[in-house]
Amino acid sequence: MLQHETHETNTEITSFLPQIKLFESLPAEIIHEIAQSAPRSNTVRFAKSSILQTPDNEKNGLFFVIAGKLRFYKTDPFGKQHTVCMLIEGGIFGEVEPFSLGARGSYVEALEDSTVFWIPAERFEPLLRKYPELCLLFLSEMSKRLRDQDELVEKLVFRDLRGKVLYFLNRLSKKFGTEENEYRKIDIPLTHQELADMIGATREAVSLVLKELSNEGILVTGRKTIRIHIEKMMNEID
Amino acid sequence: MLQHETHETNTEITSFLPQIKLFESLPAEIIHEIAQSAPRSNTVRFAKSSILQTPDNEKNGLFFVIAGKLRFYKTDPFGKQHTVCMLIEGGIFGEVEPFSLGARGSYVEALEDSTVFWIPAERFEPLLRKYPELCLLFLSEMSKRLRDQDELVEKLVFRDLRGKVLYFLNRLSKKFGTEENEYRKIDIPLTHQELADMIGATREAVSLVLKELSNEGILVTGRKTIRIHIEKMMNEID
DNA sequence: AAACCTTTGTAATCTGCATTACAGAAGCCA
DNA sequence: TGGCTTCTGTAATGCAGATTACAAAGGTTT
Repeated sequence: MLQHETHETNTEITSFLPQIKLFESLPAEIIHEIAQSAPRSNTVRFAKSSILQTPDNEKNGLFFVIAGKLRFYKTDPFGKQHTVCMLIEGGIFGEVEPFSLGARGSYVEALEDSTVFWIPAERFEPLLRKYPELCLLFLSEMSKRLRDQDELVEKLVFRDLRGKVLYFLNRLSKKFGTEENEYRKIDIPLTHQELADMIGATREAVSLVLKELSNEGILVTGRKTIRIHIEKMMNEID
Repeated sequence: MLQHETHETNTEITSFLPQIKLFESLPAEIIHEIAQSAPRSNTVRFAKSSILQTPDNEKNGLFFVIAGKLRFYKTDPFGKQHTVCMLIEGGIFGEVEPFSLGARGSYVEALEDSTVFWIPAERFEPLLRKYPELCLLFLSEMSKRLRDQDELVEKLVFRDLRGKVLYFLNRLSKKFGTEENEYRKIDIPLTHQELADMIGATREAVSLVLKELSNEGILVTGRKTIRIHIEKMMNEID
């Protein structure tokens, strides 16, 4: 549960930032300036299972996931969890005044040992004003996320449990999947409970659906792992 | 079902744009330039019950609701409707390449005679690059919508039908409500079916919940209208 | 005013998923 | 190696909300 502040040089950061998907197309000049805008000691390590953030302990700033896997979740009045999203290396989250990239009001947990780099909001905001490209970049990112959420809402409203499970597995496999022959493996330790917490269902019901789907050859399930038959999944979705 | 293209002068538009909530804080100079960027004949009227847009007939551009009420909805493979959102005067929707303000992939229906003004995407995009303020404005708007959707997802996942109805009524009353004594009236013709289509439930089940809530004095229901007891609603929400 | 349509009320039946309750399997720690 | 914990499988029971089916009330049209 420990967290260490490490004092790395910002040149390391400069070499890392281009790996952030969102920044791929950004000129080196701007990336450099972003790296400079952070204090030196803003690379933080979190041990597996530690909590990076709680709803009433949020820093304003932009967070870059350098390594590891993070899970964002909320709880209802009686402690039931809802997993909102997950991020791996290259992901971004946080709050910078004009906008908010998810995270707001949720717990953030490290699913494995993780490293996060962050820039305080006050330092980042001026850059947004200075570089319109940066602003447009975030605009398109927000837009993508909004569309994702819209789609999610639609599925939650229309689909039965089987449909929701299929939708989530497909979504996860796109974000975190690696191909293996005709299968696509989800590269996140995914328990049935975990899946249920995303969907808003019970573990038992999800287990049942998973068994049904694997009987049909759409999935191959193992302890904490799910492999999706690409072909067959295609026929099930939409 | 008719729609008329009317040739109004753009000076009218200039006087209207400041009424768009999002543009309140925008300097007159920029507003003027936005108005100029539209062709003259881009004010369009739609009769009640007409369809402005379908999923496979979408114009790229920014749309301003000058008058009337619009409903956005999607359909599932078997025609069941899901009302995604509603807009009244002062609202914005549309697609401009770096970003998308909702609407994508849905039908848009005029709930009453409505007037819409629009700017083609190609004309608007340059303005985004020219004025960073404009860009930041949309960034914050997107952010607000994203937060809204996040909250919606949470309610859809956690709450039972009663909870969802309460959440939607409260939400609607905030957006479209006017106060009357200790009540707040929802200024949209809202049938039980309409509500059910937003929530993803059946009309019958929603009717039942509404009756229950009005027995408890939380609501006063009438044909197509709902009044919310402000005090009592507060105790029910969160 | 008659005929029609839209909205609402209500009730019986059915069903998908929650709830509850264990047991076995796999990984982890002493 | 044995005991603990986490993950998965399965089955009985209960219930919220879907489905189906009418009827009545209010609006609209002719």
